[in-house]
Amino acid sequence: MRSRRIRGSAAAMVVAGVAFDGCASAWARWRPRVRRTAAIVAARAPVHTYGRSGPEPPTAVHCCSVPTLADVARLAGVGVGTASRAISGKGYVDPVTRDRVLVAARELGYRRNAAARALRERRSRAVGLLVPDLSNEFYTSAAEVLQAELDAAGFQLVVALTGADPADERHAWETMLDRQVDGVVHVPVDPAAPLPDGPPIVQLNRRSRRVSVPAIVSDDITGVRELTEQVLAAGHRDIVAIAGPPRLSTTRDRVEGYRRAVRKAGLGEPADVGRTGPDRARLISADLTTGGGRDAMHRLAADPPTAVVALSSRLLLGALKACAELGIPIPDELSVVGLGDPEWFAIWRPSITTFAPPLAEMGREAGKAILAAISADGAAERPARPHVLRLPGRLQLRESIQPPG
Amino acid sequence: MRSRRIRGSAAAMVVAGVAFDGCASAWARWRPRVRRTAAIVAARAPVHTYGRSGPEPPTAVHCCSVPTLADVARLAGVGVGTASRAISGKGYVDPVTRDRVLVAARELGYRRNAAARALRERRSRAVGLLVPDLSNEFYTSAAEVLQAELDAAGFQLVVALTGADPADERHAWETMLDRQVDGVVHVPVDPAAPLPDGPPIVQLNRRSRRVSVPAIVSDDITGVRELTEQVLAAGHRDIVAIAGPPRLSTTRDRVEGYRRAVRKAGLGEPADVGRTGPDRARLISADLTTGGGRDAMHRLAADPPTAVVALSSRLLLGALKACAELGIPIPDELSVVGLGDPEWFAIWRPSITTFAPPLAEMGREAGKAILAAISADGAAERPARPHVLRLPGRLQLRESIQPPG
DNA sequence: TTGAAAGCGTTACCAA
DNA sequence: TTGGTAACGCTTTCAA
Repeated sequence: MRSRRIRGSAAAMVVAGVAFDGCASAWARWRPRVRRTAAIVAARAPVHTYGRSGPEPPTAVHCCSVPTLADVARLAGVGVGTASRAISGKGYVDPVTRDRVLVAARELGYRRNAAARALRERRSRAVGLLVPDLSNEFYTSAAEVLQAELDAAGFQLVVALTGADPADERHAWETMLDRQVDGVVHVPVDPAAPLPDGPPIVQLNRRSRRVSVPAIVSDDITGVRELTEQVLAAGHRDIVAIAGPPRLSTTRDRVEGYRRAVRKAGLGEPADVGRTGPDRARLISADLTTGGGRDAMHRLAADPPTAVVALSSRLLLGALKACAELGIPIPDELSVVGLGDPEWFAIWRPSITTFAPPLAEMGREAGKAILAAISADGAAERPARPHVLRLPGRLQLRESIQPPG
Repeated sequence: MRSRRIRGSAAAMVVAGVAFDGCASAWARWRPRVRRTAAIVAARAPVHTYGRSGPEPPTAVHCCSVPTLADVARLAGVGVGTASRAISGKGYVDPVTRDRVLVAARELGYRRNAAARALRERRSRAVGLLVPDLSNEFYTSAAEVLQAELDAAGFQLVVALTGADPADERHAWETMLDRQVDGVVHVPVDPAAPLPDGPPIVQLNRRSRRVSVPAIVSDDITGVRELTEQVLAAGHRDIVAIAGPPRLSTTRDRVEGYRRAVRKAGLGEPADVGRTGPDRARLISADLTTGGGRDAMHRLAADPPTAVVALSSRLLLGALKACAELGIPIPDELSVVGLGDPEWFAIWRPSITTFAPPLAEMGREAGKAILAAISADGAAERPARPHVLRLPGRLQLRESIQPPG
């Protein structure tokens, strides 16, 4: 029903800008969308002698609108089935025929319609990424690699932001499910929220509680332990960790690493800020924001430690801000270490000793994992014991640690 | 042809984990994809007396796989057309009937299939975002708002990375065109590259040359002019701007702002670094990277100015690094101002005076623009004179400027 | 090796 | 107001 015309003209030509009158048909009127640039192509047919009997294939196909497989098939003088096989590369097709189809496709500027393919194949070749925001280097560094990984496999990345609010997160899930993505890479905001049934899910960086989906996380336990050990090795016996909200798995891992280090060093269990005494490892919880870190540091000012372990880059930024406000020189009066490694950490004076999670590898592994889950499909069910992949990060030893006093 | 069964059971139940044998049919076999979680729902029909004659609607619909509109229609006891109208909300449908459909849809957990809709409506309700990378706060800040804007309009954001390489950029375009996105928000990498015919395009931050697509950019001309005026007002008469590659429109705008300020101040035309003399405004071009800024600063060390205008946050970072290496105290010996406003600018000592482009508004306007272009469709052609929307940014006056000497 | 045809789930037309 | 039906463009049988 779509309007196509055979023209005798041999040269390929492209006329841009206006809809071509001859193309008006019942279906052109159906949704009267005038293409911004009507691709009007008259193409010479390849100079073959065709093995098939029947009418000669057209020497030109004139086609408004976006060319379809049928257009290609007509130009190549084959059936749509053959054209499909030639282009997708699966199924038998004579090499000569295939070439003819491929030439025709190129000539018309044919592109397979993703929606039709998705409908027919029951897979969208799209993967959703659910992240709280894009202003966090944690997510974007990983997302960048994830996108590359997916792209290489022919999948596309659809991004939805979950914000800080569980309602936003639910909404983001809705849009993903509506879009029928084949899989979702998920950075949970609310670790207590249930995960929807539907496409395979891989969690990134953080993980939900009581849910059996694979997760790709940084080995913060080891990382923060080693980071804290650096602080302790410099001789500090009065230290504080500023951590995020305990409901996040990342916070728990980081605190656990801190705990292991201070226990081994004989500072006992990390305890709340109130604690006093010569040897002590304290712990303070804050919002994962600059303001949170700043407030925490200000609270500490009354009874300052000799070293601070800020368990996120934003917390560190806030702590540094507070130190500037309070006139506390770093590292002379206070040693400071961080987590994450934004570019400015290395340039800061003093440069910041930190544990850098392997964000790129996390993105890459998340990509591999979700692709594996997608191709496994129903075959590999959500395992009873979810696989948590802990990737080792890197300690960046710089100048922000000095011995106390 | 799809397998659905009527069951007498009244209670809604969901059986998870295994494919339900009774669901095996020709089409279940067709693509033997065992759903990870088969949603098996037996739902009580709403307790209405139906106004229609004919057979009573089923009291339950048993359906494997994802429920379709036909399932909903069957459960509600209406035709698919009616169900479609009820759910989409367009077209006539009796309120009572509509409620029945809606209840049935909820009961089954129905979701409209995006692929089918896209195929039928010839629009994917997806917008592509083509950016060089995601590690740049410029793009991500804008992308975040853009996503929100699109989401509110029922569109989804598909991200592709163009990298730094024109080949990557072409590939990214391919994936977008394949996916048949309804529009593209584009940050050009290669301003000389032609834009593909196809969906409407809005450029963000930078614009291509000789191409008539609308662009949303920061008013860097004004911003950098005012920024430079601040430097000049402090008494500096020997200043240098470190700019990016001249092929980028952003570089040209920023340099233009610099030029206007220095001309008005009687420093003449900005000239290359070689220039000597007491009153001079020099200009140096660098890669838009930390390394580029660092190298530029090192080159300046032989004949240092009293103030540096770094025309990107990365260039500034590099310049700061070089100053640390060279032992140049800021702002005492060298005033430094920047462009962009990553979080650490305000915390740095001295805090960085800078021109902050309106990234959020740019994202929002890009969203509005692409949505407008999409709904206008063919109606509003690419205008002969492309509309460039220059949004004013904000000058952040901080501590990094001191009078010279 | 090929072509014809069914069908993916939806929307929109049209006749009732 | 409603239901039936014909596409949308593609993949995959199935018979030739």
